Amino acid sequence: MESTLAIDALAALAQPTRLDAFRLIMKHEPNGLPAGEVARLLDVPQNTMSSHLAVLTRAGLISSERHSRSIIYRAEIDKVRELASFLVTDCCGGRPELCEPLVAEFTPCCVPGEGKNAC
Amino acid sequence: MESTLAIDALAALAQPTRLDAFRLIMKHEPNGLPAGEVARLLDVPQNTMSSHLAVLTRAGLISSERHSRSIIYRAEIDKVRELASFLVTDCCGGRPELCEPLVAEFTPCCVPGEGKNAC
DNA sequence: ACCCTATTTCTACGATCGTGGAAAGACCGT
DNA sequence: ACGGTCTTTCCACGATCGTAGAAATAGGGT
Repeated sequence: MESTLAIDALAALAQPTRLDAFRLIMKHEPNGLPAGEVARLLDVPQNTMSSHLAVLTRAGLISSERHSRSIIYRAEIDKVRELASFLVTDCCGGRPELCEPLVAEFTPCCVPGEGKNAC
Repeated sequence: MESTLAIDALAALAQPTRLDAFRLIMKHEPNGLPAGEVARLLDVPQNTMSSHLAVLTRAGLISSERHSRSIIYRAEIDKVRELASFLVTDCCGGRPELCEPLVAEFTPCCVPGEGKNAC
C-alpha cells in the first residue's frame, strides 16, 4: 500500500463522526446502509454526514450504490485489511522479531473450529 | 482500545512528515534515534520536527528519553499492535467470517521456522 | 406536471493544523 | 562562568477541516 493512500485512509478515520459512521457501516455488512439511516442513527444532519461519507469514499474505505431513492453505503473490507497490513508491515519492516507479537494478537481471533471467538 | 485513543493515534499518523518520522523511528528499533537525527535524515527544521514528535508522543506512539545532550526517541510497538488490533476488531465486530481474510494476511508473516520471511 | 423523499452540492463561518523564525531551556566541556 | 550543542517552547501566519443552512439534483408516486 502506498504511503499517500494510507494517509488518506488514516485521516478519514481520525475523526469521531467519521469513525462512528465507518464502524456503523461495518456493522451492517454486507447489506449496507442508506445515507439517511447513517445520519439518523448517529444524530447528525444529513448534509454534514454526506460530506463525511464523501471523505470516507474518497479514501476508499466505503463505496456507494444507488437503490431507487436511497444511496446504500457499504464497507470496503479489503481497504481495512490493506491499512492494518500497512501498519504491521511498517512496524516490522526488516525486523521480523518485532511483528511476531502482532501476529499473536490476531491469530487467536477467528480461528476456524474454535468454540469461542475472541474477535 | 478506546475510541478516542485510537483517533489520537490515527490522527498522529495521518500526516506525511509524522508518518515518515514514525517509520524512521520504527526502523531504528530498539536503539532509538535522537530528535536531531530524525530532523536531519528527513530534511525538516528541528523545531518543526520537535512539534511533530510531540504529537506522536502525546498519541503514545513513541517515547523519549534524555541521553546527555540528546533526546532519544523510540517506538512504542505495543501501541501499533493496539491500533492494528482496533482496526481489525472494529472491522469484524460480531462477524467473524469477515476478519478471517485479515488474519490470513498476517499469518504467513513471521511464522517461526519459516525460511523466508515475507514480512 | 406536480409533490414528496433522499441525497448531494454550494457556500461561509469559526476552529484546528502545519510550518518555521526567534527565543529559551538543558546539558556538557573547558 | 562561559561558549557550544541539542532540543524545546513561544508565537504568528496561511492552509485545511468540520459544520450546517440554503439551494440544487435525482428518483418515485399520483
